[in-house]
Amino acid sequence: MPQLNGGGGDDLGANDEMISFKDEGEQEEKISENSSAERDLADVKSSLVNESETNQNSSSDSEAERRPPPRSETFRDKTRESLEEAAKRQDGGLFKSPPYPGYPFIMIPDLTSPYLPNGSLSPTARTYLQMKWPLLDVQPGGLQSRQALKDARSPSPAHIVGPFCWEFPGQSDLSLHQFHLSNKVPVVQHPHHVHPLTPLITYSNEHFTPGNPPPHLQTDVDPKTGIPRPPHPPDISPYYPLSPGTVGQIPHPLGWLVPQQGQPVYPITTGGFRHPYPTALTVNASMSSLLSSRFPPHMVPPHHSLHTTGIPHPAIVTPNVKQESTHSDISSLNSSKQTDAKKEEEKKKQQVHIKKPLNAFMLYMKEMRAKVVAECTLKESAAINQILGRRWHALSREEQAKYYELARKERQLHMQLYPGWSARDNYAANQQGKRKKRKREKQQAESNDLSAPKKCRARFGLDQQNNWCGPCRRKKKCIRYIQGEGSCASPPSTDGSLLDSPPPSPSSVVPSPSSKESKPQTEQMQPLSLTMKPAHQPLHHPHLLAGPQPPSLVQLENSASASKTPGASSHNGALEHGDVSSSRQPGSSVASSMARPSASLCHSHSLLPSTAPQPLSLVTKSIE
DNA sequence: GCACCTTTGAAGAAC
DNA sequence: GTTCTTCAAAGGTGC
Repeated sequence: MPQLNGGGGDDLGANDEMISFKDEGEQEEKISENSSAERDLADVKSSLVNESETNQNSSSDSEAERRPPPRSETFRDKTRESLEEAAKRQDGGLFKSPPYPGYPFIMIPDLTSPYLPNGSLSPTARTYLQMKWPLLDVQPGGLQSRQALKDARSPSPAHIVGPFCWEFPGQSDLSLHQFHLSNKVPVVQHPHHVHPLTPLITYSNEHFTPGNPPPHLQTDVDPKTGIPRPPHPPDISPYYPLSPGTVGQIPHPLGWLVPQQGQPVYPITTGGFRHPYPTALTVNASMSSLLSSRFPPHMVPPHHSLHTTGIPHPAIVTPNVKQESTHSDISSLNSSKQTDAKKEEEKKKQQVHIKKPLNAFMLYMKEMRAKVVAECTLKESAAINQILGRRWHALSREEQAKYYELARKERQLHMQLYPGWSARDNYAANQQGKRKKRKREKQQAESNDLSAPKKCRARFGLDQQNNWCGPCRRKKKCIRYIQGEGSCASPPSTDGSLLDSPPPSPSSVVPSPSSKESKPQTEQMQPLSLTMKPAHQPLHHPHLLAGPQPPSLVQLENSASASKTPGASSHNGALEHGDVSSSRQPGSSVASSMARPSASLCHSHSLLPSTAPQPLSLVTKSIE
């Protein structure tokens, strides 16, 4: 169970990321060469997360006073520069860097997106605009900040129904804009009203004066809704910039204001808000009843803990249960109908589905999908995701750190919004369905069918040792199998060297006996097809070794079309500037490999963002 | 209409 | 403690 204030315990993103990067070594030699760089990368990235965690913890209200200072200044300084650079890069130097490195922004939903009543949802509805939190720049822990927090938390009836104001740095006038949520859930948010996580935010007296909204606040009011809305900053990345310094302390709950496409918007539960910010909570009886009607009892927090923002959260997917009771009342004369209605209501209540918070990559995908779609004219998500996966690995540390930070905040906020929620809930919910069962059954079936030829030697034979995994090829035998660990997980590397690095993810690890063989089996076979097919292809293509080449639409589309064929998913690693690095690419692009000797993603490793893109060659003759 | 594909990461379950 | 599985988004595809 994640801990919100785990004292830096939230290294969630860091560890995984370290693994991911660590495993991207293309070969042992390269791993060795880049080991220092990778370690540095891993350290830095880990430190990014840790630092943000530290900052976030240290800034959380009264705990900030009790907590010891951040672990290490050097630790903090380590990432400060890079983050500041990233921030400057993102905001174009529009904002001054606060004393603490950090992006003076928080993320807000893209209000131009059409969450507003007169708009239609955008494909990237859950996007964010850069905003400068109006209460930035007060020195954390200082008297000023504490006072500001105190002020912010003090209930102010005059503001309770007021608009939410913020600033959009992407605009030339840096206008503050009111924001009002009007979609289904009444939003009660006033400028001073502290968000549950607002105490984690540093303040800026420079940009925000309580009670004195800027004169331009009222500009750009939606004529239909009367809701002031900001012009859309066209060049702003919908998410950023954010830094561990600020981001680590600023949740982006407002990102959930924008409903997902096709997803209903629901009020939030607020159990997580009850303790630290009691005064920020305003009891809304109707909302409470709504929550009670829509959420399982354990999801509905005590009445006193309702979050006044009423921020809908797209993570909640639930049918409209509220009106069911009305129908059941109407049909109360008929006992059978009543029971049916009750059953139906209960059934729907059981269907309440609070989705998992998005991880860093998901956030990245959400942001970048549209771009990729536009650039590549692709629509198929599978192909797009492959591209995004490679781009994700191609991201710099700073860029990835931002997403990790976002993801961390996402998890934190999710945790606060739904303190009783657990990923297990979704497991259980879906176990009632058939999807995962089928998938599992399918995998098990595959494992059963292919259980015998798990040894590389048995699978490929001695005459195709180039298709053996690295360790087996080196030892001329399936050493891992002999060790009783199942089949080999490492695909052959590019130049014959061995990819013996630890698997980056559980899905690519050496499977253990029993049912767990199923998934590795499926994911092993596919990469193997990568290695096999190119074996009949020219193994070294100049253009593959010539460094990055911008992907052409044709190529990308080829990859997309290839991915449509089962077992021939696109791996246009060479297209993505050679930044193919996913070591868990399960699919192979036979078609694309034929038409365009694409690099095998299974062989992509050690492609640090800083390194020159190295398109991965397929199994080469040099092995033999 | 539903499951699948495809990606990475997080979290829980299962050893 | 390690490994494996599931789910999160997305939209086309196939059954």
